[in-house]
Amino acid sequence: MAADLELRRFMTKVARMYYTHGIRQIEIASSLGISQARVSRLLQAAEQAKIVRTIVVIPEGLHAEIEEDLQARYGLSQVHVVEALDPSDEAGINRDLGEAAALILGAMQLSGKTIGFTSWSRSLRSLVAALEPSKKRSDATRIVEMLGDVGPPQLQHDSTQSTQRFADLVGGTPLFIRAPGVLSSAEVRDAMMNYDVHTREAIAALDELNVALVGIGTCNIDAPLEPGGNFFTVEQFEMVKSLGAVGQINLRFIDAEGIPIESELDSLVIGVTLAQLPAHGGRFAVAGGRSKYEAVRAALRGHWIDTLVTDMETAERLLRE
Amino acid sequence: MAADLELRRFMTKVARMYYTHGIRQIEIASSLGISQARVSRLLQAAEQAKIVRTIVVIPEGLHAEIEEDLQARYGLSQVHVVEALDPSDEAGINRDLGEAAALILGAMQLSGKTIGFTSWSRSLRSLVAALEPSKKRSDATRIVEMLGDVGPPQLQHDSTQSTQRFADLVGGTPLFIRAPGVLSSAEVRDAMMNYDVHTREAIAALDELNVALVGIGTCNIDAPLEPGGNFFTVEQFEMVKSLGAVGQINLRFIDAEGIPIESELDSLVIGVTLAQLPAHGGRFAVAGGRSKYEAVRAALRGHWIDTLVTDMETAERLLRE
DNA sequence: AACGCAAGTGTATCAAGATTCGCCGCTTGC
DNA sequence: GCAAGCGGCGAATCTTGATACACTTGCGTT
Repeated sequence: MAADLELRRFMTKVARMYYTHGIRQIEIASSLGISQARVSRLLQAAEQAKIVRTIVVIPEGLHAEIEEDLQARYGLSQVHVVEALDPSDEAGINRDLGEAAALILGAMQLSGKTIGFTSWSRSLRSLVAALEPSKKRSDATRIVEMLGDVGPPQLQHDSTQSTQRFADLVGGTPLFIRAPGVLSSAEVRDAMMNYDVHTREAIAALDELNVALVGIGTCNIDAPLEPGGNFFTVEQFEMVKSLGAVGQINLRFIDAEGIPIESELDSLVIGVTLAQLPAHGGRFAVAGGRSKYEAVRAALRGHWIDTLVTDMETAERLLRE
Repeated sequence: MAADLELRRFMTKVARMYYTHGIRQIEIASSLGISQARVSRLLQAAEQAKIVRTIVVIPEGLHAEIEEDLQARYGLSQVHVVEALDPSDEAGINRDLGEAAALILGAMQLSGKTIGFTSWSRSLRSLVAALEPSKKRSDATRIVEMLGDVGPPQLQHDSTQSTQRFADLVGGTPLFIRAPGVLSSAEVRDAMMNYDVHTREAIAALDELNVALVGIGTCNIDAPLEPGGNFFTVEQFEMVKSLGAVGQINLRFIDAEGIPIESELDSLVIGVTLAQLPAHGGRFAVAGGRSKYEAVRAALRGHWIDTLVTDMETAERLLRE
């Protein structure tokens, strides 16, 4: 314990000498009476311990032109385009997008706001993974889950943790929806919505969202949204597709023009409705990759999004097609 | 211009590959069809261009014990102790303190506040140098100079720039005091205070400070406070010293117990008075080094400070003596 | 008490990255 | 139109930092 603290001090000292003052490892070593190897190891440890952080800032307006074009075309208030290393590697894209989004979010004023979040989106989970802690705590800040549980129990745990971590990092209080995201009937859903105090609180907060980090999804079943008792069946997906659905925002389906598709599926979902999304400037989406293109375009056309973080390829297609 | 943008994109791309994805320089080189040397140079350039930032975070509570002791002893609300590399190198200490203070300030909620600032303090100028831009703009945030000009014209330019830069970085509007800091008589001072519109505005804002980044100084003349028409003379310094002065806060003198020393010098200064300092939690000082010890202790005893960033040696002496 | 094991350190060595040097292509001035 | 100058690039080289290996030390076990 005390040794641990001493070690942290030492790491910090060495890290400051190396990074801040630019002193060579050998010089640090000799001035502290240790070996160069130890200095190297201490620096590694310091990096591990997050004492040293190396971040790559994406300069404002790097892709100014394409971003402005997108803003103009879809009436967005903010667009960020990230260059993906490999446009076909969806997992990689999500990591990159999450990281970029984390930086942007870090610069946003969130304290005191009610923030809708859903950890059923891979890119949003990447965002949480990349987010850096901010010291600004505020109990008035609320992080509300916008969708009930979906998928196997293991994932549910991940999800809860993700929300919790997100709340910790932005310094707010999490409100969980402790109920399945999709139920077998409207009656069961209504019962579940009122079952748990915390869930009721969260659901109530959905009417007061200031910012929503929405997940945009396709109409195909893919991880982590795997088939299960608390998710739509293949048949249900086929049904909404036949009604014209090309994507969904937190499991609310929309067609290619972004117009909501009303169906009985709506009444099976415990989660935010499109009408509940915050009014303006607070609809934040992180989505990219080839598979999501149709869904993203639909979401933009329907103006369900006003701040978008996406990859270069998607951005270009959104302008071209 | 366009080439510059392209270069920045390229630097960002390479930087992301290297730092974020951890790819070796040679691999980056071959995958982009350039030489390893160029990758190295691009990375250097990216660092230069602040696209890559490596920061050493001083972990919370590294020196928890000593900080808590200081808090308790002097009724401070926040203390940060920084380990100085060389306790006798005052310039180095100031850089270190400035850097630490910049990190702390970066985590503070400043938007909408009226912030008093003075660039006649070396440590505060170091702070500005180390501060990183925050995107959070707010026109309601005001940065007010707390002291008129002091020293030769060259320094005055630096000072203005420092204030301007500080305002830019925290996203606020600067209010300058365009008048000498010290005048030859009370009459001249009163005339100067009303001479310029901007100055009047700034002076008025001093009554509404939410946060003050105060400068703590000794009673000796040293750079940048060199003798000049707009500064106290050696005789004046000797005079207040004979009245018991051991230090000054923005040129307001205090004795060893922190009690203000009233003298005719007060009426010669254009700047914030001790009474105008914000009520609680907003008196932020960055000061350390052997020479300033007496002054810091006096400031603490008088409770003119409630948030302190200082060096280890000073911290220890403050507890010991 | 002796042994075995794990954690941590230093030495020597190896790999990675920085730098030097010379080449090439472009601009600029005569 | 040509030579001089300049800037940027890559190959080779050198420096710096990472790592493998061996050794010590401290602690728990037999």
